[in-house]
Amino acid sequence: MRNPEPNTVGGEQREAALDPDELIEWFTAEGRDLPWRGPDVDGWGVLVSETMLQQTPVNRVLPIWREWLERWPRPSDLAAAPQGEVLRAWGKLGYPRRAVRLHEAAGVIASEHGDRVPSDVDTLLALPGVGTYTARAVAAFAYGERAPVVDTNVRRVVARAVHGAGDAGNPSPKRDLADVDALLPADDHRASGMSAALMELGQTVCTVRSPACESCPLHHGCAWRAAGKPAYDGPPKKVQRFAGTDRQVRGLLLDVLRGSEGPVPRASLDAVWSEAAQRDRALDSLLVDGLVEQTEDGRFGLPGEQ
DNA sequence: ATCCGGGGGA
DNA sequence: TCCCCAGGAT
Repeated sequence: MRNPEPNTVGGEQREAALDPDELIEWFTAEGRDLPWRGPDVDGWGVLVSETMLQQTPVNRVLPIWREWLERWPRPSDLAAAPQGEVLRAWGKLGYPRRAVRLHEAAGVIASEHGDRVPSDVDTLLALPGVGTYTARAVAAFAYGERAPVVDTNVRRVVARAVHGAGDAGNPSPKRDLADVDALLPADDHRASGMSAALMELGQTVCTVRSPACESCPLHHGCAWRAAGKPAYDGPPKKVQRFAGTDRQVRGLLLDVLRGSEGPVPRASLDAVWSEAAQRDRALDSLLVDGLVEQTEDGRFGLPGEQ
């Protein structure tokens, strides 16, 4: 039941309404067989995967996710682990505050939710480290609920296929949610399937640099393609520098502590960055964030390690 | 609006 | 080099 001319009405451009079944069918056939999509993965496995995947490519998450789920199969298992062990197991995934927050969330889930990850979006949002995206991703992917899941990929797919734009502009959570909500079918099962399909499409086909339109299940249902694939014309995207920033220094300091058996003297940290002022600032911020602790004799280590 | 890791592809 | 990557908290 498709509109024969989905993108035009009376010769004028119109917004495309994506066909859920077309997307779901494509996802069923072509979606990657990622481990956190397995039938025996529960809400905990999904929450761990979604947290690790924040700003982090799939290939780097895969081995760490497997290790975590084997080692800490339930929230209470992670909650019982020392912070330092959690940070070591996080390795170099980046943004280690995610690990601290996930550790905290595991404690809340264990003590207040019967060791079961909640399925309700508002309850999920109350957990540390769980925001607009992750709450809905867990509800949709772990529990099959209808929830608009909007990540950078979905924003791009919708901007192109629905609005005919080259890419999405700056994020606007309320508008983005309403935008995607309007695309989802009414029933939970198909809505969650469409959410998964939209993300997969953006990751594997409708990519930033080289979209594979010839492999796209939407073919004639894409407003961007119909409009001749116009270039992105929105506001310039922010580019965050990394080299020379406090983030780099924090990473170097933490890497020393991950690689040591226990706390290290100040000199071991001083060796990784020559500029003292920035080094001190980075170390202070790590202490504030609870990623590093100082022992009574003045050495530094991961939290919970004497 | 900024900060928060780290790696890999073009 | 530049830019991107399943974002969240402040």
